[in-house]
Amino acid sequence: MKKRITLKQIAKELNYSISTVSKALKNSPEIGIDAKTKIQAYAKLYNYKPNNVALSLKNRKTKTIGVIIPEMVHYFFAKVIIGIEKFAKKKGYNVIISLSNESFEKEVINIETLVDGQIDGLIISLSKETLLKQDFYHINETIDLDIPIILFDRISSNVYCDKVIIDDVEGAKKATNHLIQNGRKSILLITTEDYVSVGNLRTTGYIQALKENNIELDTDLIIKVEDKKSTEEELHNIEERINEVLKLKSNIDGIFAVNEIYAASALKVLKKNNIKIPEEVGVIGFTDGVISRFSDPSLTTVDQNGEKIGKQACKLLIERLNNTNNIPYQTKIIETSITSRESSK
Amino acid sequence: MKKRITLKQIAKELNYSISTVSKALKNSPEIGIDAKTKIQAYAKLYNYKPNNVALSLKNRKTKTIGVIIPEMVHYFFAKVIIGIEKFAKKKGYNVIISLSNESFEKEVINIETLVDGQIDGLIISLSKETLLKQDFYHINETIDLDIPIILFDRISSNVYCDKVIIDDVEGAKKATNHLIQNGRKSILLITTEDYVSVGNLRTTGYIQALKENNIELDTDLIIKVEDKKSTEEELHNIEERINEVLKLKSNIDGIFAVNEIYAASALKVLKKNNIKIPEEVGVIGFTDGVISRFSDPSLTTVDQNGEKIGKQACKLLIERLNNTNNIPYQTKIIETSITSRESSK
DNA sequence: TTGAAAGCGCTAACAG
DNA sequence: CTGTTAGCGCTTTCAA
Repeated sequence: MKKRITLKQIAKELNYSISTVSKALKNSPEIGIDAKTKIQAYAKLYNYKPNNVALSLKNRKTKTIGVIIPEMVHYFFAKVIIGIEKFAKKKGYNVIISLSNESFEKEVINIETLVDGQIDGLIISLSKETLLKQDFYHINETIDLDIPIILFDRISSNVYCDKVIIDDVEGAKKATNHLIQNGRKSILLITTEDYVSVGNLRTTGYIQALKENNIELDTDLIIKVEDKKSTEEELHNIEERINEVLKLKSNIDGIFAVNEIYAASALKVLKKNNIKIPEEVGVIGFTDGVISRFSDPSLTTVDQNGEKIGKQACKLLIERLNNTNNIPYQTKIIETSITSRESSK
Repeated sequence: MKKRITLKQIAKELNYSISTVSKALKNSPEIGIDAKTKIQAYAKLYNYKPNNVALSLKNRKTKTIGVIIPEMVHYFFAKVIIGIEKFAKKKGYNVIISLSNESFEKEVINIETLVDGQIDGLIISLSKETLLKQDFYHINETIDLDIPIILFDRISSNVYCDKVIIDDVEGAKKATNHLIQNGRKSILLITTEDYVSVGNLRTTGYIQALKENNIELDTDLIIKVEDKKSTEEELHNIEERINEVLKLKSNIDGIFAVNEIYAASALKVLKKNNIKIPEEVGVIGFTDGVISRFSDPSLTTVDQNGEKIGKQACKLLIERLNNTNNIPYQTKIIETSITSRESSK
């Protein structure tokens, strides 16, 4: 093993002081030309690289951004991260990612480990468990420590910081309207329990769209899924419930699912029951992911523009990082758009 | 903003020396009971948390593991990370993830930023570009610095370290045999260019299976895809090529694709040509991902057991971290298994 | 133009 | 039982 060379060693070897070496390596005008060349040559030869830990201990700056997301399998999060990475790279920041696995405890641990020393700022999408507990102490404490946090997608109004979201209500409205404009009248909503903010908001959008189109709300047409983790077992559960409602309400002619897993499940149940898509039932999902693209029929979806979200979040963060004076907190809303595919006509 | 309290401040406030405070907080038996209680109470009151940067500067230990993967959208990588996370958590390690985006340069930068200070060891799946360039200086240099690296899935024999792989040749053989046992004789292989080690090995497995079953190899039945990134455009390209071969060779009755994107593309082309799956053509993919599960027909696949790979990699890493004496490098091979679904009968 | 010294927050050997 | 001191690698002020 070849230990990394330090300033001290260079200094000793070349008979300069540590500070001279340090300055020479930073090309400080204080240092004489030959000292500089000699030191720089030696450093290059031995492949000197400053020890970042020591640097952060001094500067409290790491030029890296931490991202905490609930899980990796969602295409949406992948997209967001691509957006973050692109922007960060342009600005000379590095990105590291941590997973909360939808767990409150893991989220707390992740923040703790990242916060001291590893990162300058954080971009977070809250875990379901955190949303359920409504405990944001770890977030607020971090902000208090002057580590900027940007929340995206899964946010809470009980945290004061910059946020990037899509207009979930509007997106859900668009989706529902899309089905209504296709002549659908009896639209099944597959959503999450209310504590998941996005589920909640999308439900609101659905209800608003119905109201605006003078369609009476039938609460039997709303399936609220308790989704802590999307395990094989739970998937099966969801399908069961969709199946039941489908049996109960034979006049259903549209389905709006608040994510693509639910939408895909709906597709599956529909096909199993030999119901023609989109002729008999039109289906629309939320989140433009791999499943939607590759499903058969391919799924019409509300595209969340994950990459834009990531870019915006990263931009807000870096702005805040460069402005120690207090800019007021902002909430940016990213437009959604409908990606029309085979599952709706 | 509320700055984090330090040992120094506690010491001053309570009129002890810094080292006494340090020891008291670690419950050292050296320290008197009342000093201890007083200090601990004060620390708790002011929510003292040790500064990890300072700690790593001393110990050169961070208790965190870095993972570098080429991209996030692959379900396989997500699975591996789940495996890593689970095992790491059990052992008291934290995990941070970085993306290379299949880029050599990004991989180098990621390693550099992680290596100093952020992590104790690294688990990496090499980027395609790195594999193409065959430049492993950054990896070898890191190992030289005594930062253990475990390579998984996308590895190279030019790097000496622990590795975790599946038996790609064997897996591909299983897949091909699966089709042959279904009575297929003319099997199309959709694979990558040879520099991607996994593609290469799977091609070998395919060829071996044919040989063992006395089926003559027809190189026209092999499509090698140049896949740097799986963009929308490239996907289209792949479909085109499959389509051409299908036209050219009308007797094709089986398709083996070395990943699920290719398999899904094959499905799509087949359906477009009104070819019945699995009656006329059986299809099998590699990697048990979301697409395979949700496609129609659902895809039979070779399951790579990503979670097991992750667990094994993490185990090897932590073992090495705890054993400064040199254990010889190992290469662990994880079993594959066929997950039978609708696309093959 | 160069260097000594202090300090970032913490640990640990050693002294008292 | 408690404190002094040196040191991890680096930057920066101040003095020479």
